[in-house]
Amino acid sequence: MITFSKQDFLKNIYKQKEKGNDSTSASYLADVLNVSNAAISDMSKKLSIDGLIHYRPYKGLVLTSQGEKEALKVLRRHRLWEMFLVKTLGMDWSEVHEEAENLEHLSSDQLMDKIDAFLDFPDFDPHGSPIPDRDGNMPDSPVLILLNKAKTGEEYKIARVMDSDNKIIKYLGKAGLVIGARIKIIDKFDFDNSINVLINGKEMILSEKVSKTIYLELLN
Amino acid sequence: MITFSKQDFLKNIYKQKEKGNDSTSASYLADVLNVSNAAISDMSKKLSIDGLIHYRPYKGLVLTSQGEKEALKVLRRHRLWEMFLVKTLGMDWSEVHEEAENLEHLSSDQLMDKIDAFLDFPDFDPHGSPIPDRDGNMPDSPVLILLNKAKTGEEYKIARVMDSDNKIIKYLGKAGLVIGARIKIIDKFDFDNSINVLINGKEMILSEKVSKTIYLELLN
DNA sequence: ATATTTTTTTAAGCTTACTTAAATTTAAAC
DNA sequence: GTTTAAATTTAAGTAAGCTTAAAAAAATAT
Ligand SMILES: [Mn+2]
Ligand SMILES: [Mn+2]
Ligand SMILES: [Mn+2]
Ligand SMILES: [Mn+2]
Repeated sequence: MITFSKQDFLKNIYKQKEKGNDSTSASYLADVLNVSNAAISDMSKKLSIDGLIHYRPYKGLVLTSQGEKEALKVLRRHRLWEMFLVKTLGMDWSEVHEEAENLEHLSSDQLMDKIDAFLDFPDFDPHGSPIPDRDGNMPDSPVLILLNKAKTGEEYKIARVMDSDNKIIKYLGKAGLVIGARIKIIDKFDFDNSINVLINGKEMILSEKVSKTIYLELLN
Repeated sequence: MITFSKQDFLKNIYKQKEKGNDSTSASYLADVLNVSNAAISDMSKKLSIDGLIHYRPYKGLVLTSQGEKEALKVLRRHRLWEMFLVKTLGMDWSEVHEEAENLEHLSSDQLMDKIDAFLDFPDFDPHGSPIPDRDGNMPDSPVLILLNKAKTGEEYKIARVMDSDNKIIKYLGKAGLVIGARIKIIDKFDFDNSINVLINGKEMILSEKVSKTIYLELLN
């Protein structure tokens, strides 16, 4: 088995790719993994030797196909655990990420397959992120856009919220900004990039920070 | 959080105590933890400094009350996970020990309390081992004796099987030697310490090795 | 084009959890 | 009560995953 550190390393490169960044910078990884840049350099060499990433000094980090396979396995475990914790044990969607961050590292494939079946093979986790199947295939998903970039007057459905501070996720839940909720863009303010939206018939202002964690699907 | 290695170390001292051994030898621990004796010496010093064990060189290892508290927490997690894997996910009782051996190390107290409640607060795990409650209190359990030391002619109920090779656990299951099964001692053979028993109306011979993994409760 | 800033790597060192080999202590055998 | 054997500790060393500080490369600004 690949170590926890390596799993988290590969996973975060994949998540960057999922977000549209073909390669990941060392400093970004240092930041999300909470380690020094030197540690990233170090680990990059090791993972390169393991054949899990393509590494050219001073260039961004890219997964090999084997590295991507590993990353997808970690992501599958993470997202299935989150779904299980919310659906079966009734934990709040703001609490499960941290727990899954640990559980993702050492549950067997057989266990995950059992949980997958128990949950009736969900396509998305409680935050709207796609769950790879046991072969590493992602479910089809609609095109999403950041709330940040949504158009005034249009109506959308909340499709996904990004991993972030669980205080933000908790705040979203309380504000009714949950997966599937309808949201209409009323106005956008240039001066601070905040957005005025309509949720459940209620108007509210969302800060730039908040609007950057929400992904939408256009209705109609 | 205490490291995996330390958790396993403390847990195994506790399990020895549970078995009636007031103190645990270094060589025994080296054996069950699959590390060298030198590693045990090393770790003993560290745990002593941590205040988790009483350590006098060349003497057996004994948990401090804080060490016992830690051990009970690990055991609670281990046994609740086993119960969950069997009862909820339908895994075989011979498969769950290994999985629990990992899961026991990093699931939060809140998560374990949720699982405990979901399972309706079980007192014993699938192998008949007692599950400590969230305060570290063990459930009341009847006096048990090793099948090895059971009396000819008496009838018993299988109450617990010890952690051991999962091939043995699998074998026990197939032979009907499950928790709660009635068993009658027909004959004991001195020459190889095997035992002739009656299970589900079927006679069978159990080897010494097998009979040493089974604990019984006397009926009537 | 050069200077400055930012990013990344290299170098040296630390802690944890191990290892093997040698020394020591304790227990057992005669 | 010696001698011998077994258990345990000490000593020296390794790999993983980090750290800080210094050096080098790449990007940005003037
Ligand atoms: Mn998550
Ligand atoms: Mn993680
Ligand atoms: Mn077990
Ligand atoms: Mn364990």
